[in-house]
Amino acid sequence: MTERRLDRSGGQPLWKQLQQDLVRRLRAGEFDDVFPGELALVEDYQVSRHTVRQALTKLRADGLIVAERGRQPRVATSPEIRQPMGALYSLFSSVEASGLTQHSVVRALDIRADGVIAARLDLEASIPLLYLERLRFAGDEPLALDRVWLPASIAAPLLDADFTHTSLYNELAASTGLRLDHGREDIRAVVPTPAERTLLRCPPEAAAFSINRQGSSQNRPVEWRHTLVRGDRFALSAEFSANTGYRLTTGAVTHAGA
Amino acid sequence: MTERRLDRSGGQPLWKQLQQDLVRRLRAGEFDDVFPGELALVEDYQVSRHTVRQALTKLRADGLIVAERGRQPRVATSPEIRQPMGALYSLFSSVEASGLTQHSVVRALDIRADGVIAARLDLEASIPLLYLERLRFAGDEPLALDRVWLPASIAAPLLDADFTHTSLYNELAASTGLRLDHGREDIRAVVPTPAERTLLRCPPEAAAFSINRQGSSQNRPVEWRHTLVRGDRFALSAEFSANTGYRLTTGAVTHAGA
DNA sequence: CTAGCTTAAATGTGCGTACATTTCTGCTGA
DNA sequence: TCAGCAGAAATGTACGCACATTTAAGCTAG
Repeated sequence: MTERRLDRSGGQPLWKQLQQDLVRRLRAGEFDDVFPGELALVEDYQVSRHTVRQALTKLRADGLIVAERGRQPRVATSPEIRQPMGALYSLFSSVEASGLTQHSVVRALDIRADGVIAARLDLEASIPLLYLERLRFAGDEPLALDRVWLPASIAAPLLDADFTHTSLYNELAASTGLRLDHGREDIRAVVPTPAERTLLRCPPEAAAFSINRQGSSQNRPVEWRHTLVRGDRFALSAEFSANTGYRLTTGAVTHAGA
Repeated sequence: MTERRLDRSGGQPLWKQLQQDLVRRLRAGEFDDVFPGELALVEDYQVSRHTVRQALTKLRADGLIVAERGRQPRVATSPEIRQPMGALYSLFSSVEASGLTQHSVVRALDIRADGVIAARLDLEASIPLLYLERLRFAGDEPLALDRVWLPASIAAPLLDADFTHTSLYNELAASTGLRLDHGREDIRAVVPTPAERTLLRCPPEAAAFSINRQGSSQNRPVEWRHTLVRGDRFALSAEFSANTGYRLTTGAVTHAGA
């Protein structure tokens, strides 16, 4: 290993310089295969192990690396797992957690233009969009009516996908490599129209969640979604504390029967 | 200070035992005036300063204490500012942000017993509870019906409070020093009953949010709340990203008129 | 060639020291 | 009486060492 130098004039603490340099090298992909051990860093940077550990402690607190006793630290791989977050994800993951099987009936999958939606995606009105409309089931009962618009220039490969069992995000990541990293949701309480009520087989006096979502990937809007979720069977659950902030736990499933 | 002993048999690391003991004493209110310095802890627990700092580092990471150079550590006071979080807070703060004035009509404020609610607060069925029922207005229009139960042993001083303009949390903090630091919410979409509809002056075909909340302070449940919010004028807004997670931004107010 | 053991290596814990930097306290002098 | 300064005290940074505990590698024996 080449000998790396830190500024010892006292401008910034050594461990902080070391931490920042490690973050830089990590983001540059330098440690994709192996992360150097503490003693190796001691040699490279010519600082004490105490200082190295101080820097690594910070990196672990930020979730960038994981370390175990006797084993070399490794670059953390977790953060990409929890990407499709939000209220919708919370609701649908709760179905899985409750043991009910999920499947979808694709009611439409085509390419069309829609000026209103395109405007919400910051696109020209005439730009073609891939439109996917699904009726989502939890067990044998309808759960939600889900409608998604994506720019056709990105999502065209999805025209041939089978959406009866896989999720849109999985398909999107698989065929285009795209992953949502940002989004906004608007959650409203509404009374479904008679047509929607029939489609969802709602009981007469049931309300519903109307969720609008705009999803982005790397600062580019790529998804506009509207989902209507039956309110008689599903609820949003959230937990908050001074430390962890506000987190959706998992959408509660009220007893499916009756 | 009395000499405190830690288990040195190796069951748990010393710094972890120290950290846990400090958390315990902190929650017991032992450090409300001053938090002991590092050297004092070294004396008390008979461990090295390194070990003390390891424990304090964890406490700082959890936001329980704050420390500055040359100054004794102090119990953190910041997290309580943003405490009344959650969907309810989001909704009501949005009203303020929109410029509408808020006020409440107190429909009930008394002490009663309720076995069902008491059970949800982990209390005996016969324990008296302070009950507060308010109709909350945004501008001249009703916004929500809010019902709160608190253990009378804690909240009795609130019997004389004026809730037409101040918030419950402010009153609670002012007269008892109690602040919520943890909570759970369940958010449902419902159709209000005719009585509720009349009370809230809902239009005929409007849905509502039904929010149940259980609030805790220092691991003790102190609040059960049920709030019914008009769904025709208010929505929940949330934003999420890979870095910051899921955060309620501010409940959107759809144009009040019409 | 493989199972099992031994050894080496890496991180975790804990102690000690020294000095820097900042804050607070108390004293001194005008 | 008050301003300013010097010293004490506290935390921050940085170095060193020793040993415990766990993992991984290597070696030996069957």
